[in-house]
Amino acid sequence: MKKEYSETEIKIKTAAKSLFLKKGYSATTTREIAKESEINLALLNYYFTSKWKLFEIIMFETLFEFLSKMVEVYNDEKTSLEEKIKLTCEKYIDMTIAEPLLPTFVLNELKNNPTSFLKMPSTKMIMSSRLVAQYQEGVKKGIYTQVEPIHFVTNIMSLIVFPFMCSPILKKMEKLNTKEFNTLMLERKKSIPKWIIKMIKK
Amino acid sequence: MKKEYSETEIKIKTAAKSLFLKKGYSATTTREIAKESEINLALLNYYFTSKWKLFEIIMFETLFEFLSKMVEVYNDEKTSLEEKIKLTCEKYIDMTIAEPLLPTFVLNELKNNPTSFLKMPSTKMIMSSRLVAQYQEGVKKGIYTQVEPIHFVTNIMSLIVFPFMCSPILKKMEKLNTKEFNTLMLERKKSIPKWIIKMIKK
DNA sequence: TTTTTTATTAATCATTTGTTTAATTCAATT
DNA sequence: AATTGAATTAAACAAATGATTAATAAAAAA
Repeated sequence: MKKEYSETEIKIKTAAKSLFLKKGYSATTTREIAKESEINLALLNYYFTSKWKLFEIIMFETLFEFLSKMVEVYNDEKTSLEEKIKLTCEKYIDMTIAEPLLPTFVLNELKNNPTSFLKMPSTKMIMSSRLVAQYQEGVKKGIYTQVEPIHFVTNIMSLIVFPFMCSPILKKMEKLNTKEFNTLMLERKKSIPKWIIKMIKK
Repeated sequence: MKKEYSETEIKIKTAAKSLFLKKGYSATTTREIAKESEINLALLNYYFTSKWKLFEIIMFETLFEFLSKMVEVYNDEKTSLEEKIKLTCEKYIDMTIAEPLLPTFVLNELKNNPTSFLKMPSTKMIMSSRLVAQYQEGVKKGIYTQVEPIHFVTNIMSLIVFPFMCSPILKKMEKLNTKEFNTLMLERKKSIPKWIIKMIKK
């Protein structure tokens, strides 16, 4: 039972999300949000009560959308482990190229406010996913080396996400513009699955 | 020619760094810094002109200190590539356990202000380091697979740093307290070098 | 000691910020 | 057409914030 948002509410949410991603919660003012979404300042509180409430809604929806997409791949019944890894890379690299500010934003706000997001859409779904089960099957069969599943999952995400978070540094180091940087990231769609397989294979 | 700081200046800088790391630049107020460092509010501007100038000094010193330590390992003449990887993991994991908020803080502020840190202590030193040269030698000899050095360097840092940035998520997923989380990270001191070697070996 | 410079303080200023208000416009219902 | 309720607006409020001032205390130089 998703809430239906009016046109105005959507305008506010869209502008707010864009600004929060770019500047973070604290550096974003309600007046900026009002200006960007072309609504009157008072409407923000009229519809969302407070800046913080608005932020919570946006954060929750963003995390939920992301986790849903991820778990979808992780739990696919038809695909093998190696296919899942490949699909994860492809999907998530595309997603991050489309919204490159999101990972740093999320992890930073989560750091600033670790408790307030305990209501976060269940993260347990990852460790109990088919991806993890398939990895553990492989370990039993002696195909893969024995490593804690949490490391396995973390490694995949690390190799995918972290380079995006370092984009200001990487761009400077290699004198890349955004397009060139994205090309570099797209290369990793093919490389990361190979690396991961090599890491876990005996 | 490092600037000599008075006792008061050090008190201000220490408190400011701690608060900036915890809450970020925007969410930290000058009054908080004054209170935490037990100095009068006006002294902040007396010694550092403005909040932003103080921030820039702290940011520069922090980055410089970190990069120096890293390049030190990267350029060691005595060690082999595999030893360098091992030492990097050990050193950097210890450093991050000691100051776990730093990576997210740095990358987030860098995102918010990518241009202002172009004066950043030369990042080129990494790509021209002995570590990278040794990797490329290995590629020529046919020991390692041919991958762009930038990917090689990025992968090492990704596997080391990203898990720390995800600590709020990992802690929740596995129901870990800080001590247990750190144990998990310490495990990676031994694992990551193995994984990296597997990744690059033919 | 006297003078001068430096360090520290409390008080204040001018903006900015999140939020609220009361009035007005707009749309739907009777 | 009249009435009711929701949507929108301009104006204002109270608190917070970065910065400055002018006065005082402490330290250094004369």
